[in-house]
Amino acid sequence: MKVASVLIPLPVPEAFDYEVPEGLNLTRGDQVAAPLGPRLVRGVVAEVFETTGSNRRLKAVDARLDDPPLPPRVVDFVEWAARWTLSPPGEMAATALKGLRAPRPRPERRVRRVERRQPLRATPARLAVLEALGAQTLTPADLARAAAVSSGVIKGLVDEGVLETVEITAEAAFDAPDPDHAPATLNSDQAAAAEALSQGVADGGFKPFLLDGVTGSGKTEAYLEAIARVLRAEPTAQILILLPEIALTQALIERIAARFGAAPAEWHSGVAPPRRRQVWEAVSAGRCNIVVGARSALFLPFVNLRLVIVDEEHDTSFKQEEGLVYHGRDLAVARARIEGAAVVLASATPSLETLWNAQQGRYAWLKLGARHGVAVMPDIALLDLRQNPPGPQTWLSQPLREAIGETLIRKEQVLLFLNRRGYAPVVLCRACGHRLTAPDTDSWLVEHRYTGRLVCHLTGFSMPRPKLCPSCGAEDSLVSVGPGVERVEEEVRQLFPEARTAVFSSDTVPDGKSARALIQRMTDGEIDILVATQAAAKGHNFPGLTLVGVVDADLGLRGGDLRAAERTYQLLAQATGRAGRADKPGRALLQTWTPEHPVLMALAAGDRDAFVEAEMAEREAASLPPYGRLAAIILSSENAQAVEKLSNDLAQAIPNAERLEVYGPADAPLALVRGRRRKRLLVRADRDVNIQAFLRAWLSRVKVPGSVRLTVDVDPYSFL
DNA sequence: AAATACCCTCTA
DNA sequence: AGAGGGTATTTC
Repeated sequence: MKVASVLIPLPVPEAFDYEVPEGLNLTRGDQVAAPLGPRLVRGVVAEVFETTGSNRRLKAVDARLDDPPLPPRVVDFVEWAARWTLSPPGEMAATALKGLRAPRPRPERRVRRVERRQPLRATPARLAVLEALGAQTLTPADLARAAAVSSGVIKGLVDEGVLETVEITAEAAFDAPDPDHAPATLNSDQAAAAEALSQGVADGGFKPFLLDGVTGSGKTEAYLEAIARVLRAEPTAQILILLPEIALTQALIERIAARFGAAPAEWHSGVAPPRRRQVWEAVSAGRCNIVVGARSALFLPFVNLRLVIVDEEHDTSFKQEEGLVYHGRDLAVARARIEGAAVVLASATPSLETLWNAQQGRYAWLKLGARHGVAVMPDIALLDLRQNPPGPQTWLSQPLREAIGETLIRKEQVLLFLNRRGYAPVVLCRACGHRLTAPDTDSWLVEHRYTGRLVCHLTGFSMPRPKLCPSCGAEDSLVSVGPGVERVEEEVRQLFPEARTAVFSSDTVPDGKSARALIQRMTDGEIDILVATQAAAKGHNFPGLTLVGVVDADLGLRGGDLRAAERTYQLLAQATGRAGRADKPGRALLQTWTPEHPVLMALAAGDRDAFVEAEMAEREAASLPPYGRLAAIILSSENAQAVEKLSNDLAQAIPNAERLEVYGPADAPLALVRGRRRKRLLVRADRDVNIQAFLRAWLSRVKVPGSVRLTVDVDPYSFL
């Protein structure tokens, strides 16, 4: 008997076995309809094997589906990713099928001329239609617009038989990129990097690279040139470019379209489902060469993937925290390894993990020098707030105010950076000290003045600002504590009432379109002072910007988690890198209460190596990543006792292991979210310990009741 | 995820 | 006993 093990889109730990009916020829990667209880579900064949008998009566596969099979290497990748993250393999497979949920787009109806048929009555409107149409085949709507008539005229011509309708099943066209469309002029570093990358692809096999260059050094041009060379050598090659955020895709798509004369395919959650289906099918058929996407694009069914580029590889947005927990950058490297492709991790401030891999020689290290086309990095200085404390309820110190004033006089632009949305991060009661939180949740409510509401950034809960303290009932006792971007803007408007001021945060620019509009206004010099969260710290080039003020450089350092220093360094380096990209020199001023902090000293000195060396030494001393490995287990439930019980059971069941420690269980820092009690356990292991095997052995020893959600986070980035 | 098996209370 | 409802379990 032939048996197929099938990956089913369910949170079950393994593939399900089905009998293969006589005459059905199945192979790994095929999509099938499989009976599950009383219904049929879509599944992916992981394996087909011959067996003499089974101790369980198997149901039979219902049918093979028409949809294209997953390439076997995608199945390899899905299985590997599921093992690595301890996720259900069927759910991992389901993410590879996400593009198939929408139906194929409906065939489009168009009209064209029927030869030699003339209208019975040749009105001016009808003649205009025939004139505009000529020999083309157009949609009725387009034709009506072109001829400036209403759709009734066209319908009349169709009814009379002068025009005929045809159904066009548009197989979405993905124009082939032309490597020689508009080549850029590269400096020697860029040319060398492009040569090394394309050579790596030409050599074949898995080749990881770190493309390391400061903001403005031209990383994008370098990898676009590498893509051009790869396509010149092999026109069927497929290339995947991953970006940390959807907001960055549009700019890159435009650059690629300009460089290659053809727009790449776009893949992320914002792409409409029918379009996603087109992209999925085109990628699967090899009809699409370049895909720009978010981390889920890793699961696309490429058939000839030669090069994967992870841009802004240090960005923690690559870590998916909800649902399947995985790191896009790490899986990108795994996908490339499985495909035998090259992978490029590009950043001005690479993650310590990646730098470590480069130092160890695992990744080829390509360095880009001086800023492309411009001379100097911004001059970075620390403003010691102990010397120049801002007045009460203000946040900009005197030296920063003066610098802003000078910049405005020179008709140049200012970016004030504060990575905090809203008006005030905390609202508390002066009478009783109560801090307002969302219901059944441990995180503070953030005041937003634009909307006049208090918002929980964790759960999305919001409410109007109350008159009375919800705890003690005191009237008018609530005070807003600390600054957010809105409050800094308020201060700026008071100080510089004549300056044109705007706020850039996910609240003021909720979507890509409004973000582009605001960025355009800034680029065109229509804004003098932009107050921004990290939403604006990434990847934009403002030629008139010469002063970056960091309102609270200490902000990220207080968190105290493993990557606090690294993240702060990266964020501030990106933010200060915005200044002076054109011909004018830029400078950055960082307000801090702790100017002696090594992270800030390294930033001020522009000395990335010093920062990396110091931080690496700390990580090594504590055997933390990249010198060790971490995994977190998070338990949550509305039933506090059930969480308590399971965390005790887990603590009792820890397997013996060398060079590995388990910390906890402890209350998670956010111990209560949406009424759910949360506990955490943390595992630290040496690099050579198989932490996944340990976790599997451990978790197999306990029974997880249905009321408790257990999440495994291998290589955690969030410590909440 | 979705169907169903199970288990309780309430009603007649 | 059977309906109604909420929760736990199973799905190859």
